[in-house]
Amino acid sequence: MLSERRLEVLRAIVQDYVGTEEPVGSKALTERHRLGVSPATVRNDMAVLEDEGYIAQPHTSAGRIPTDKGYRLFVDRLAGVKPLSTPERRAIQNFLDGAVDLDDVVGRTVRLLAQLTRQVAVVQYPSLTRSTVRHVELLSLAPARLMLVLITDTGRVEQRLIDCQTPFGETSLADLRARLNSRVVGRRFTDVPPLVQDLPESFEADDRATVSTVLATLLETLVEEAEERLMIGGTANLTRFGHDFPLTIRPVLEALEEQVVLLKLLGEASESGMAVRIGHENAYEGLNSTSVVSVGYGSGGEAVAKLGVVGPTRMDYPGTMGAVRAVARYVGQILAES
Amino acid sequence: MLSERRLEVLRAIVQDYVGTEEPVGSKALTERHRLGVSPATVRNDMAVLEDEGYIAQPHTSAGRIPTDKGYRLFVDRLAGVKPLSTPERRAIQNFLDGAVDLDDVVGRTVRLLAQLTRQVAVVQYPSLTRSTVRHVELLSLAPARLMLVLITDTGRVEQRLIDCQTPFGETSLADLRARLNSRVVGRRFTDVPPLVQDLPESFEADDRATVSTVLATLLETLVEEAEERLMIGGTANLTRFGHDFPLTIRPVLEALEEQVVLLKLLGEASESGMAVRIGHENAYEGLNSTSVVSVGYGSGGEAVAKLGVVGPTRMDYPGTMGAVRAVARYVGQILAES
DNA sequence: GTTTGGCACTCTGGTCGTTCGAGTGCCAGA
DNA sequence: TCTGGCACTCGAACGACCAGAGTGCCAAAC
Repeated sequence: MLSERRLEVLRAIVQDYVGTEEPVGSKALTERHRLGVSPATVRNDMAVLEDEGYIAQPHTSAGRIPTDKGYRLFVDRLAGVKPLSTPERRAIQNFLDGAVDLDDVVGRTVRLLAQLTRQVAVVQYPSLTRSTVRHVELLSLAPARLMLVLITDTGRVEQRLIDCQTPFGETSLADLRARLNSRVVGRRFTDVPPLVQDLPESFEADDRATVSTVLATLLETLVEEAEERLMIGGTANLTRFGHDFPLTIRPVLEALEEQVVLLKLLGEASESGMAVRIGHENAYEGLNSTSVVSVGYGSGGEAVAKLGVVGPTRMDYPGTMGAVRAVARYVGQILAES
Repeated sequence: MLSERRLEVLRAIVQDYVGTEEPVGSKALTERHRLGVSPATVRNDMAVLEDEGYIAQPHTSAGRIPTDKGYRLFVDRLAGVKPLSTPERRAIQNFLDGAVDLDDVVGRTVRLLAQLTRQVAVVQYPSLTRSTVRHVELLSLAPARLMLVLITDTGRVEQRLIDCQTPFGETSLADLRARLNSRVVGRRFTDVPPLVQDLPESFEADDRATVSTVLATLLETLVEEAEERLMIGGTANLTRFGHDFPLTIRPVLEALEEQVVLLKLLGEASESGMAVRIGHENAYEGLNSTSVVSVGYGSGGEAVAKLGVVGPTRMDYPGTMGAVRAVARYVGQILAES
């Protein structure tokens, strides 16, 4: 177990390193923080911290920098979440309030988050599987061609084309549309399948095949579109990464283009709490020198999607976590209102 | 007027510089290209080319590099468009053929273009103003709340919520829907306004206000959504930019996040022909050391949107232009089929 | 036992010169 | 008009050197 003072030393190291981006030595530490002990003592503490793997030195006779393990301890035990200032909060609210539709909400959120944290922001669109149905629409585009439109409570719209074997009359169409809506409107997507299972039976034999096709398409949409969309922004902040650019930045840019990777990253955020993945804790290799702070957001009490930021492990964790949490809350509010 | 040989020298310089990324000297030139003259002669030619502003030397006693003006001449008079190889063409076709919907088409196109050119790819979604209407749908979500859904021939879907002052009956709704569709389906978006202008008059007094609101929303959507969407990809290729990273790359990343800037860039592409903007020819300052190659693409003979790539001025113009043109063609085909 | 001051040691980073080589410009001759 | 030759320039690479920051360890003090 590390003594109180050693933890204090670790905290000081993290803070200084995050601020200066340079290895921090014992003397500088005692000067910038009121630790109440001499550099020599700090040196001893640092030696212990290094033995335990919390800090490391890039080379002999350089200061120390925190390791992933050190950041982890810092985040878990030494740092709180720094709440935003009132002006910041007001700015968030004002900015998000101007949004006109879902795309706009997500777009603004991404920009906001990027600006606030000065890092790369990632925002997932509200997921279909967790939302509820606001409306299902069926259109007849051609005699044997239908379009299915799905509208969610979060404002998302998905459409599918359906080719049916036999023409489908306008009356049947209206009928199906009405029945479909009466059964599924207001329901969560995951609850839909059993609710529509028996629908084909109530139609005439001629139409049954088409109805089945429509239902199949609907269910398919629910599943397939669980493949989520997301938006990223603030990539220009990657240039503040460090000195050793190309090598660090390239894999990150690559990762950011891989939706799958990003979704996995965000996916590790727990439903309500905030998740922080530091350096090697990220499964994806290219993100070994980055940390991901993510959290779920939702319109009600429940998370419908996630958002977060990706930045260097050397980041201001309390501030970042504060911003991420605050933004998530406000977005949730906005979604609930609309 | 520059002699034939001097043009040849310029071409050689451009080619070598693009290949090696290093200033090219007279000796190296004569060795790598069969110019049939001695280095001394080439030196004289280079002096002239420099006087005319086509090439420059970073510092005395270094080789020459092409200036923007030099690239311009190269593109205009010295280089053709390099057609893709047959395997490449086949790969494009195969890759694009797998697309399932519009998002997928655009997404695949962006990835393809980025991979082919090894640069940053930008693809604009088929523009609303140039597409035609496939269907207009009106849904009643609540007594005084409607949703307008617009479906284009390119598969794009736009939706708007409408709050109306007075409830709107189902029959009126069906009526409006029918009339609206009979008038605008198959029409180009730009042609729509005059076609629906007189619609309110044919409705009962009670409904007229709502009908007007709906039409206003429709027209508004047409205009507002002319604000186009686009997708970018291949940003990781920015790391291949040059040696002087952070400074060059940062403004580019910033520009890429500004949809407006990007749209303007693409916008300079003429309808059918390819546009190449070199270095300072780009209005946006941050892109002063990049070139943009763009071209329109469309489903019929007509361009519905644009796509292109952004890369260092030091790029392989013939190859890039070839790839951009080829991809645009295939995307056009795909859109026409679906 | 912990803390402290002192001291020797070890690195890295920056600053100079120096050298090396590529490339140029110019000139006189073919 | 082209060519070969030559002197000149300048950046990149190399090595030496120094200064500064930081460490580890030890013996003394608290």
